[in-house]
Order: sequence, then C-alpha cells, then structure tokens
Amino acid sequence: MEKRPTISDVAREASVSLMSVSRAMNNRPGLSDKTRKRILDIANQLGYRPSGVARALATNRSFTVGLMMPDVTNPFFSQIAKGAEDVAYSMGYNLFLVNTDEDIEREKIALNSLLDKQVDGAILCSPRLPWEQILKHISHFQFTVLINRELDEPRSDCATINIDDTFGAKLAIEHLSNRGHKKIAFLAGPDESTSRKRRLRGFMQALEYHKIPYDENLVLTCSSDMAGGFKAATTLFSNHDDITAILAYNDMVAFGVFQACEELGKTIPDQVAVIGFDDIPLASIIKPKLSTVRANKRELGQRAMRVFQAFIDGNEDITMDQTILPSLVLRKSA
Amino acid sequence: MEKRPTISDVAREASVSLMSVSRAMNNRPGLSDKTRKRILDIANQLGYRPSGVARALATNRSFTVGLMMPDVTNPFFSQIAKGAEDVAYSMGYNLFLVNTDEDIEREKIALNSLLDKQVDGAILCSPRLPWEQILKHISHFQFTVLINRELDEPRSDCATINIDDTFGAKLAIEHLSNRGHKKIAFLAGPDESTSRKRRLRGFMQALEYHKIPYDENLVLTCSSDMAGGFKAATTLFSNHDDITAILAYNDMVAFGVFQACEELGKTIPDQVAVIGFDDIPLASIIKPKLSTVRANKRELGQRAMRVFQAFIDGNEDITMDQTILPSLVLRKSA
DNA sequence: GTGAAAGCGCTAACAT
DNA sequence: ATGTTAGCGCTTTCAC
Repeated sequence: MEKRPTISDVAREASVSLMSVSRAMNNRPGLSDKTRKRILDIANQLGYRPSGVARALATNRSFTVGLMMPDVTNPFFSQIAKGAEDVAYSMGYNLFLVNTDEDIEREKIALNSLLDKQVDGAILCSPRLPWEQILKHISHFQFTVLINRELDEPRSDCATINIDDTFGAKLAIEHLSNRGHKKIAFLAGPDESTSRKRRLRGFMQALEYHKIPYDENLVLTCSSDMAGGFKAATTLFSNHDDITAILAYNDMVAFGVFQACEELGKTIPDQVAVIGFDDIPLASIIKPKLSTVRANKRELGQRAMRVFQAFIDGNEDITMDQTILPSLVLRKSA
Repeated sequence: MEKRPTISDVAREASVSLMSVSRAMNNRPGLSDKTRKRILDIANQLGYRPSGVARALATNRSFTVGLMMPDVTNPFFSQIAKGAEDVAYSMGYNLFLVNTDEDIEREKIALNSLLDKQVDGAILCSPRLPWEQILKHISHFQFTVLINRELDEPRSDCATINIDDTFGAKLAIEHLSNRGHKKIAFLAGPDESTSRKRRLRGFMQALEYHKIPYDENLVLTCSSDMAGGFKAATTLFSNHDDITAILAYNDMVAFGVFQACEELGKTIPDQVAVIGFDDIPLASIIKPKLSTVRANKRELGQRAMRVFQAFIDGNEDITMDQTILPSLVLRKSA
C-alpha cells in the first residue's frame, strides 16, 4: 500500500507553510497567483489529494450524504438512488449507501452507521422507525430528507417528499369503475407500510365515490414481492372467485397475480383486470403490458438532493414538504 | 444540529482517562470489569458513539469499502451491490457507492472519491480504465477486487472475479446448434466491453466446433439496453432476413430483439430463437420467457467481499482469481 | 501575502 | 489496571 503524500509533503517541497498549501487547494484568497500556481503544480506532480477524512474531522463536513433504503435491488429504490447520485455528483457530494432489508432493527443500525460516518445529510427511504427514534438520529445531521413518510412534528432541518398514493389509488379505482368493475380486490402489501395505508384510503374513498360497497375481505395483506402477490391472489381466488379486478400493492405483486392467473387459467384483462403501482421497467415489457400507477422515481431522488442542496446553499425559499403526483399509465392489463 | 458527545465527555463524566474509555469502547483488555461496565453505561446514557472519522484518521482504517459500478439501476449491478452489502454488513463494514455511468472520465473521478474517503478496499465493477491508471489508484487501497476484468499484472493486493463469458456463449451456441440453427447472429454490445470480447470468442469457437461458417456481418455492435437491441435487430433483419437465431449481449438487448420481432411480425422462438445473458428478474416473467445465460450475481458480490475479508483477516489461502461458471437457463425463447 | 499555534476526536506507544 | 504524550492530516484563528 503506497503512502499518500500529505499536505506537509507538498509544503516542504514548495518551501511554504501548510496554510499556503491549504489555501491553494481550496482556492482561497491570500496568495499571490505565482505561489498559488507553484503550489498547485507541485501538489499535482506529487499526486497529492487532500484527505477527506482529515478534512471532515477538522471542518465537521464530510461532503457525504447517507442514503438509507430497504433494498437496492428493488428498481423503485435504485431509481431513487440514481436520481440522488445524479445531483450529488454535480454538487461534489458522495453517497453512502445503507440497506435496511425492511428490517426495523437494521434501520437503527443503518442510521447509526450514518452517524458514525458523520454524513452531512441523510436521505431516508420509507423509514419504519417510530418518529422519536428517527428524531434522535437525524438531529445529528445537518439536514435530512424523508422519502415516503410524513413528519410527525415539523422541523426546519427535515424535509419530506411523498408520493401521493391516495391520489394514485383513486386514479386506478376510477378507471376500473368506469370500465364497470364492481368486485375489486386490493392486495395491500405489508402491514407496516405507510403507502399501504395511503393507498387503502384512496381505495376506500374511490369505492365510496363510485358507490361500490366496501368489503374488507377483499383487502389482503401480502409481502411486497412476486411471491406475495402470487400467494395472496391464489387465496383470494379460492375464496372469492367472482372478483373481476385487482389493484396490487406494486408491480411485482401484480406480476405475482399474473402468475396466479396463469396457473388458474384466468385471462388478463378479460377475466381479471390488474393494475399495479410503480411502473418498474418490467411493466412495459411483460405481456400483457401492465397498467400501473407511476411516479417518477428518478426525479424523486433528484429532488431529494436538491432540497438538501438548497439548504446547504442557505436558500431561503425551500419547499420543505413536496408531494409527487402519480399518473395512471394505461396499458393492456386493465 | 445537536452536538455529539465526544470521548472526553465520557471520560470526564466517568472520571477516567480518554484511554480507558477508548479501551472500553473497543473491548480491549486492560480494564477491570467494573470500570469497563461503568464507562459503557455512562457512554450509553450520554448517547456516545465513537466518531468514525476521527477513528479513521487515527488508525488509517475506515471500515468502509468503496463500490464502483456503472449503474445501480441495472439489475446486474444492483444484485452485486446487494451481495456485497450482505457480507459487508456481517463484517461491520459499510459501503461507499460511486456511479460511473459507463463513462471513463467519471471512473477516474469515482476512484478519486474513493481515495479521498480513505476506503479500506474497493470493489470495482467492469472498470474500463487502462491498467496503469487503475493501478495508480488501487495502490492506495489495502485491497481491491476487480469484477469482470482481468489483471494485467499480478498483485498480492488485487483479486479478480470473472464470469466465464466465453464458456457461457459456448453453452448458448451449442444449444442453438443442437436445435439445428445455422444462421446465428450475435448482438455483441458496446465495443469497449470486456465481456463482449469474451463472449465473441466463445461464439466463434463454438461456431467452429459445430462447423458453422463465421460471418462477421452477423456480429453487430449495439448499446447495452433495450433500445440498442431493438435497433440492432431491426438493421439485422433488414439485411439478413434469413437468420434464425440471435444471441444477445444481455437480457435487455434480448428484449429489444423481442420488440423488433413483434414489430416485424416474427414469432419467437419459431421464426427466431433468442438467448440473452444475465437472467435479470424480468427474464422469467416476460412472454415468451427468455432463455438466458445466467451467473449468480448476488453470489458474485458476496464472494467479492469475502476475499476482501479473507485478506483483512490475514487468511493465507485466498483464491485470488476466481471465475464463476454461468449456466444456460432454458425457457421459451430458444 | 504568508506563517505559527492550537485543535478536531480518536488511538498507539509508552509510562506508572 | 490506568494514565500521559504525541500525532493522524487538515483547517481556523490570529499574528506578522
């Protein structure tokens, strides 16, 4: 392992003080153009790069943002990550990635990792931890952005970006209702999910609006993957063979429904109409192409970094609580 | 932003020296069980957590591994990331994520970020940079793992994990040949790609073995996404309408071929057989289900971290150059 | 325009 | 078993 040159190596080589090198490296005033250039040249020639660690210790800023998410493998989140990276990169920031595996214990650990690493800010995707716990952690970040979670109590250092799931669910049900569906099931996803609650609200409100009686047996809890959708759809069909439409918690769950329909010989969309959430890349490729409620995830990630940036820049007019309106993408499955 | 307690806060509160606190926090010998417990209690009560930054500066170890990849959004890489995270987490390490967007300039910048952040090790996915440049960077890491790239010159601090693409391509062609295909095209992906070269080698060797004449017009360069596959397939069909099988650079390219076939009214697999590479989640869902050459990416990521771990642990018998044998997953498209 | 001193929070090495 | 000293690589503050 090669030893990296330090600031003192450069200083010695250029016969100047540490401070002059520091000033040169940070484009700070107080140096003649000549010495500045000389220092920079020598630094360059030595291959000197300032240590981010030392700098972070001295300044208490790491130019790093923590990104906490349940699963990078999930396109929903990887898109957000990409969007965040987009603008982080343009700001000269780096991303620290922590997975939570949807596990509340790992969430704590993840937040602690971010603390230890002294990230300047954090983007927390769908945190499940109770507010007081989150609070305890985020009070050590300069700024944090909550994705898909509302604030329990307002803070000047905590923004939120939420997808308006209620609206999205209404969009979906409205479409199904217009097509004449009366028996509509909702595979609602995992119990603790926030978006589940919001979508369920939209589901119920839309039913009421369209004068469709609400039957709680048509709302099933399921894990948020294909297996979950398959399982839920299978039980659903065995108990209520007369349902004609299914709103799925997300696209993967919807594909689980596809699978179940295939096994049971039910055709989509003729016998069963299916609508998903998310619009993952898969949705437009699989047959039948999946109708789904889409929100722009990459933009979500970008916006998250941009509020952070606005905060850092001391910008006055920051929209602290943003909401993203999804749209219904109609394809073949409904 | 709340001030975090430091080691001296704990020391003062417990009326001991900094070192005792340090020893307690790191479970190091040289403390009576009583004081140890007392210190730990006070630390806990104060909410003290050691600063990773300060620790990294003092010890020159950050317990952080840099993960460089072209695009988190690509399932191929996000799976690797997940695998790496799996075992990093179990080792108490964290991941630093940097995107390169397949851009060679951004690769340099990414590597520099990792340097600045003083990561202990790096996992570099498909680095495109010339060896000497890579070398310059990785000589500052304790250890690095190259994914999908061979070593130009052996080093005791640099391991590789490669997918045996040549073998994979042979597997595919063998299958197609056995089914009687003679006119087989290869949508080979981008020019600079290493796996392209290896797959092309396998493609050619297999053709020769099966006594199929090689026609260079049947090998097309394309971008590694759906659009690339669509475009390449479209030109291919307009020039060589008689080809009966296509080996695609990856699954997304294969789906591009699907798209083209749909537009041209060609049926898969009857008129055109298609085989992809990767086996992304999509592959088993889309209709017709895609036959593809699969390597276990999550395991790849896990293995990468495990060689790193072995190195850190001073393990003697590390397999420095591992290769992962892909298998042919036969589904409906070929 | 330039530099010296002190300190960020921690640990390694050396006392006691 | 516990403490002291010095230093990791940088920046802030203040002096010249």
